[in-house]
Formats: sequence, C-alpha cells, structure tokens
Amino acid sequence: MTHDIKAHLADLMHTALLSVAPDQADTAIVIERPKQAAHGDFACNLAMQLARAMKRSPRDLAKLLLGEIPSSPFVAKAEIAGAGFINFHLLPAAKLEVVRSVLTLGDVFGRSQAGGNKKLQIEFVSANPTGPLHVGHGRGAAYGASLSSLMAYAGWDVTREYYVNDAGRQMDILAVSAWLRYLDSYGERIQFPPNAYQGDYVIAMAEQMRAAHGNKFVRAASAVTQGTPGLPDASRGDDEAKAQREVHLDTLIANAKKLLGDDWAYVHDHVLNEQLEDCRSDLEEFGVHYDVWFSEMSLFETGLVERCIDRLDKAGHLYEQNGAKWFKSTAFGDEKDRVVQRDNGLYTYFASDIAYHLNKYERGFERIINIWGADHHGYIPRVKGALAALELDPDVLDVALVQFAVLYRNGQKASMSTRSGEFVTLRTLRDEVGNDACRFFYVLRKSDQHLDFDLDLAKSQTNENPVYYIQYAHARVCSVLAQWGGDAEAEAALRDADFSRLDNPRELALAAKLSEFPEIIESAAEDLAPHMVAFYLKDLAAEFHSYYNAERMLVDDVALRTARVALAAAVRQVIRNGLALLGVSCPESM
RNA sequence: GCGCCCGUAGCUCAACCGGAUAGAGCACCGGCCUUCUAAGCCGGGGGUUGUGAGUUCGAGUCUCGCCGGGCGCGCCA
Repeated sequence: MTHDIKAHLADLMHTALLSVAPDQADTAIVIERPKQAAHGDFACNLAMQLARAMKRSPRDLAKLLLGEIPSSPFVAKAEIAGAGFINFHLLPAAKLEVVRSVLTLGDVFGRSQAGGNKKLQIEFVSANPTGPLHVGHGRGAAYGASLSSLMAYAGWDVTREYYVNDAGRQMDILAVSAWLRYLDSYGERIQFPPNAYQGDYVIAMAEQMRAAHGNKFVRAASAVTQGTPGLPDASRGDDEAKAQREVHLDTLIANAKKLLGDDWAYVHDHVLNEQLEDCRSDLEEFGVHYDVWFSEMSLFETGLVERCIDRLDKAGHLYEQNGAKWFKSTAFGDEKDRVVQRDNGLYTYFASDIAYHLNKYERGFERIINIWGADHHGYIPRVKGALAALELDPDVLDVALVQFAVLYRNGQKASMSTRSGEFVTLRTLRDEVGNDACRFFYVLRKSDQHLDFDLDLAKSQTNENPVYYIQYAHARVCSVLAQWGGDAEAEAALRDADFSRLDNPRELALAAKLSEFPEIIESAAEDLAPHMVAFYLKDLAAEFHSYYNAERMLVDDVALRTARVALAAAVRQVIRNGLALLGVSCPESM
C-alpha cells in the first residue's frame, strides 16, 4: 500500500508536469523521503530539475506545478518549501494502512517481484579446501548468504554456488603435507618444508590415515627426498632461496606420486574430502547454505576446458609464444595478455576459470554475481575479456569485491596466512562471538569497505553488540503480546483493528518506518548491499524502543490497546523478515 | 611507476545513483526502573566530510590536481 503511495505521488506530479510543461514530459520524477519530519512525508524536486530547461526560477515552477496537482484521497496537503521542493503531507489513515498490510502479508511483506524470477547465480567463498576457513572467508560467507537471501526476496531465482578448486597444485601440496606428517609418525624423518601446510589439522589428517590404513603408505625417507635440491637456510628470503623451496616441494610431490602409485589418489582425495567436509559443516553451522558445489576437476573431466580453449583458438584470440599459449586479452582492455596453457602443456588456473564461466552461461543464468576478495580485482578484465571473446555478454556478470577483514588481537594485526598456520579460524570466531553477532557484524558495513575485526572488543562488547538491540525489540514485542493474552485467532484479528486510534507522532513515525521496508529491500537488492537492511533494522528497533518507553501498550481502553498491540505485532513481523534475510535468529525472550 | 578501491565526530561506521540544518553506535557528562523485559529510554558536548580548485539552483556524493592509506600488476591459485 504505502509502497504504492510513492508511485501514486509520482503520478500526481506527472499529471501536473504534463499540464505545466508538456514538452518536458519525459523528465524522470523523483519522490523521496525527506530527512526532517517538518518537510512532510514525501518530497519532490521536479521544479528544480525543470528550472534550467524552462529558464524559470524553481519556486515559480513549483507554484505552477502545485496548482496543477490533482487532489488525492491520501494527501493532507502539498506545499512549497526551500529552494523549490514540493512537500507532501499524508493523511494519518494513509500512513497507518501499512500496519494492516504487514499483518496481512506476514512473512512476504517486503517481498518484491523486481527480479522477475530470472535465474541468478551467486558464487561465493570458493576458498581452496586446503585448510579451515578463516575470518576473511567468514565475511564473504556472511555477505554472500545475506545477499543471496536478499536477491531471492527481491524476486530473483537464486542459485548459491561454491567453486571447489580441487584440481590444482595447492591440493597436491596439502596431500604431500599430510603424507609427510604421516611418514614422520612412522619414524621416516623428513625436514618439513616451510612452504607446505603447517597447521595442526594436517597432523590430524595424517593420524586418520594411520588409523584407517596403518603403515600402508610408508616409504623410505631417502626415496622420498631423492633428487630434491634440499632446503636453503630458513633465514634466507631472497628470490633464489624461494625458487629453490618451490622446486624442492614440487620434487617431493613428484616423488610421492611415483612412490605411492594408485595410493596417491587415495591420499589426495582423503585430504580433499576431509577439508571440504570441514568447510561445508562450518558454513552450515554458520547458516550458510549452498545449492551447488562445483568441482574444478569436472571441467577437465568433461573436456570443457579443452573445448573452451579450442573455441578461443578458432576465433583467433590465442597465439603461441615461448612454447606457451596466450590469450590476447589486451584486445579486450586488459593490461597484458595472459597465458592459458603453459609450455609444459598444463592449463593455467585462468583457463579452467574461463571454462567455468562458459559453463555458467551454458547453464542459462541470466545474471551472474561473483563475490571475490578485493585482491582479485585485477582479475576482472581478463575474465570479462574472455567472455567477450567467446561472444558472451560480459554485462551478465557482476563482480562484487569484498575487502579483507583484518583481525586484531591484543591491539595487533593477526596473521591470516593459511600456510603458516597462524590464522584465526571462522570457527574460533563463531565460538567466541556467537553466530548471530558474527553474521550481523560482518554485514554491518559496505562490502567494499575495510573491516577491522577486533576480536577482544567483539568478545568484551558482546552485550553491546547492535544485533542484541534489534533482537531485544523483538523480544519485547513478544512479551507484550504474551501478556496481552490473545490466542492465534485474536492475533489474526489484529489486522482489523481501528488504526485511527493511533494518532500520536511516535506511532505515525513508526508506521512510516515500517512502510520503508519494501523500498529498502528494493534498493538494497539493486546495490547488492545487504548492510542497508541491517541499518534499517537498527532504525526500526530504535523507533520502537523509543515508543515503548514513551507509551504503554496494554492500556484499559480496548480499542486503543488493540490498535497498539497490532502496531507492535507489525514491528515484530518486519524485524523477523529482515533478520531472516541476514541469517540472524529472533529469540522470543532475552 | 601503472591500475582499482578508500579518506566523514576521539574510535567504528551511515547518509535513499546531486537535495533542505551531514546522522547512528561506542566512549564522555547529566537524568529515568512500586506500571508491558533498564541488553532500554530522555537530554548534553563533540565536524571547515584529507586538501586545493572546477561543474550548477544545490556537492560528503560528479571532474581534475595534490597529500595519506589498502590492494593488484606470475607460464601462482
């Protein structure tokens, strides 16, 4: 209803526009909510927009427009203010109608058809399954999950997807890391490479292999290290030393594959499945659910990577240089060309990524959103370039960049390197702050804004976290309704209350706030900005707390009591709808 | 060096694709619990929106320069 009021006012203004300036009929009409209550419920700046073209002062034009605005059953008065704004003041009945809407529509109040049920894929987190998720991944998870819910609520047919990097060198490194730990437990002592995965979870996986298969995978240390260049002194950080460490590690991997034969696949798959399962359960507990877990390896198994590169080649977008195959991405605005196939014949990560995106298009998604860490921003031009080269529309793809969450512990930056094993895991964070606060905290700022996550503060401030403020408002309404004593039938009848009894400014302000919800959903979905929902809920809760402290709801006057309880129930409903989008629970008591 | 992002109250952040007197929370000061949950409310101090210009009726928002910060510039993933 109130959502339509904006459109209704725009219609009124359009009628006035046709009368005053027929040749400016296609001017976009903007109706907005003024910041200050004195400026009415809605304002229109049309007069100012026209001033230039009409060569007249905004106030003169406003006067002309005002005279041509048709009368409306919802508008109490329209007046000129400021530089030439036309401010609308609505009749109380028009403002309160939203309460009935909320109570009637329930959990679909705020839902929109803007997405037209079009197929939208959102891919997020997609962390390498080489270790536990850390606090940086947590932000992508919270943002992606909230955005997915938001887009679904805004009328899109959403598919949530996780891209599993199960094909690359990193998986080999993890497998060999676990194997070396395993060998160590059998007394085959091999110096553990600093560029292998260090975390305790690697040792745990080694112990699992030992428990399940005993000494089946034991090989002599001398054979494992055969042909390796050895590790340079740990103190050396020069390029030569770094390169030598990589060669050392690659040689260990090659030896492992040779020595283990078919058993290598077991070790590899074991660590992959362990980490993937850990990741999946971690996210599930965090309220983050996926529809599809997409395997990178499958792109090779189905021959899509090959087909994809072939297609680029035939279209003349590839060339060979120094034995490698390059994609001419500079032709599509990238700063340099990129290798898709190395001189050793192996495809690069970029090659499988092009294939993955081709696959997304082939699955018929009408819109694709990738959520990437901000450090990947340089990667966007080459992917879009590849799409253009494949004659796909690059604009179907949106990349939402999420800045890193930098964790502070004891006032100092905590390292987040997975390999060093010093990172703070998402699990640790969830245990310490709780899922609700964690989900909310992550989306409480714009995704492209840096996030300083002070762990000590988050812990010590648990009672002051904004999420409790909103949940508390919800619990208060629940308490009021419980003491009001109505059964389900009485609650359902609240929508027929006499809302004209709600006549104090706080009640009208609260109703106005409720009517903003559908607009917030729409603009938040358009901007891919779930934080707008979080901020809105804070505002709504504040409005309610203020009202709660000023007026008693359970008064003797039955009609007034019913109307106030209905208003409170509507607030509760909107808080539920909003928090559901953010993956935050709504406790009935606190 | 080149490219992308960001600079708003002491701190952490908002500001509805250019609108009216830039708003919250935390922290600080002062009030409110014999009545529906004080994890709350009411009031107060706190700002040249990094800086200098430009665009126009109007700029935190758009353009350019400078200062400061983050990230990226692999035959890594």
